Amino acid sequence: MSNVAVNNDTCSHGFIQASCTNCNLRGLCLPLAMDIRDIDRLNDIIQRGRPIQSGEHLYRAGDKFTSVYAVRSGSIKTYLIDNDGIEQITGFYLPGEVLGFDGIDTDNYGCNVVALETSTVCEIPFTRLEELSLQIPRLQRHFFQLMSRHIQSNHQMLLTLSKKNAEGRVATLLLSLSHRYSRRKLSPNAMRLPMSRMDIGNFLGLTIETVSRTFSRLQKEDVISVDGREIVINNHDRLNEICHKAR
Amino acid sequence: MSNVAVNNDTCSHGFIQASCTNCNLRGLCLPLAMDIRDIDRLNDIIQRGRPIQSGEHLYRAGDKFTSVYAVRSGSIKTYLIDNDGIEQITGFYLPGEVLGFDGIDTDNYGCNVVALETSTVCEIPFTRLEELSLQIPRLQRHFFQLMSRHIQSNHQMLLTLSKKNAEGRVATLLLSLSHRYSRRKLSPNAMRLPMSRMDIGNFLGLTIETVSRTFSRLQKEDVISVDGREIVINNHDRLNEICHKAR
DNA sequence: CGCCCCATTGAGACGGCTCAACTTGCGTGG
DNA sequence: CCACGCAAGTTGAGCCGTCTCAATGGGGCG
Repeated sequence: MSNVAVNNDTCSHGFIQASCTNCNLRGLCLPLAMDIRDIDRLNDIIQRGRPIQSGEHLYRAGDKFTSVYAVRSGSIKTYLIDNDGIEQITGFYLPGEVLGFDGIDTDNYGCNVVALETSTVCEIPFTRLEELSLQIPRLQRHFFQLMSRHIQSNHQMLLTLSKKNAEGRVATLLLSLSHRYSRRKLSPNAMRLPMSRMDIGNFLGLTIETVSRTFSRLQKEDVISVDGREIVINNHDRLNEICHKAR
Repeated sequence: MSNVAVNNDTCSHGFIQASCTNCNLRGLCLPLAMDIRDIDRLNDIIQRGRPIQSGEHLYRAGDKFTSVYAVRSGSIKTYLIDNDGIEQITGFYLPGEVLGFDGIDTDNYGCNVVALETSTVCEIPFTRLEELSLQIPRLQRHFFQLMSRHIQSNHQMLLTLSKKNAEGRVATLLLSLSHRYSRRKLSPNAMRLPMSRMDIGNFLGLTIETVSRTFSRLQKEDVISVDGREIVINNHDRLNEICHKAR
């Protein structure tokens, strides 16, 4: 059994989460129609470690692949480093989202993973997940689906980088975050960005200056309100239009 | 059993390929260490249809997801169409490469798929593949790996689009194709591009004019030789340098 | 032959980058 | 408590790479 603490009730604050069964993120990282007995079997292989501090790495590119991780609280970014030291952020991960799939192929992780703030994760050892997937078809399907979703969202990101101007890219990111917050029953219109302007620029293929100017312009046009990392979306429809507009 | 023709020997021309067992692409789309009996079981669920003509769609975004496909001969592109009609090519697929994974999540294909030239594919019905994967752990692992590889190569593509200038993007594509040709024991330095300048530009987030100018410049610098779609790489190392250089 | 599509090349426009100055918030230490 | 340094963000001015628009060349096919 996993290394859980005695008290199971601090769930909503995210530090200790004894079981998938009563986790309010279950609808995101597990199949909806999963049998309760099967959830228990999955729960038994999941390990829950100490929190990761802001800036601390969960693992690095090249490390031996052992597990995939579901974010339980906080937020996390993944990034590549090219031969020449060029860094590219490949994704931001919020609670309920699963990362690490890029390590399966070569048996080494492909990305570096670092916490954007104090975060906790559920570690799912992959060989045990594979074994369990052979016994629970619904689970096999689920992980195929999660990976498929990654591929789809990467494709969307290719389109964003390839075809949209600065405004469109920023709008796309804001709407993506908004959507992911609202999936967790949080406000889709008011949020605190977990990442810096630098991270946003790196992710979107823009400089921090351009990101900053774009925020300012969107604010001037009353589409959003910006106060540092606090963002309020004032005009969701308009933001959507901006996002669906080529460069 | 699948709809194979009588004659099994036209293999190298790609039209009829009766069995995975004697397919020279097996090393690419199937696990290397797969038992011959298991290969036969997989072979039994694979369907091989008539060739797809250049410009013909294999399926379209939104179609019901039924199968993944391995390219047997020819070449194929996948592309998205945004709400506003913006098209983004998300990948080129050469013989031995597998596509369609983006449809698993929603049970509808996410991409449009069209042949760049007369091509043949092996259709692998997904529900039967899932069943077989439950019985053959090596196969389950293999498809996790294939999807993982997709995710990794998408990440590389994000870096390319986000951080490289026109030269770097074109160089990256050429080296990717070169690498994939050489995996099939074809020359890594001489190739015929299966796609138009338009396709290249769309894929790389550039206009056809910029692609054309970039080819011309690389030719003037003796890095490559260009004759329409015929490309010769004269200086592999230099191309590699160009590819690893930010904008 | 002539049409059409694809590719190439040139000239000018523009969006985002570079460089630089300045502001703000926060932690540290005198 | 304020002075200070530092990191993050904002804003401005000028530059550069890629896009846009346009003209021309070349190959395949009816």
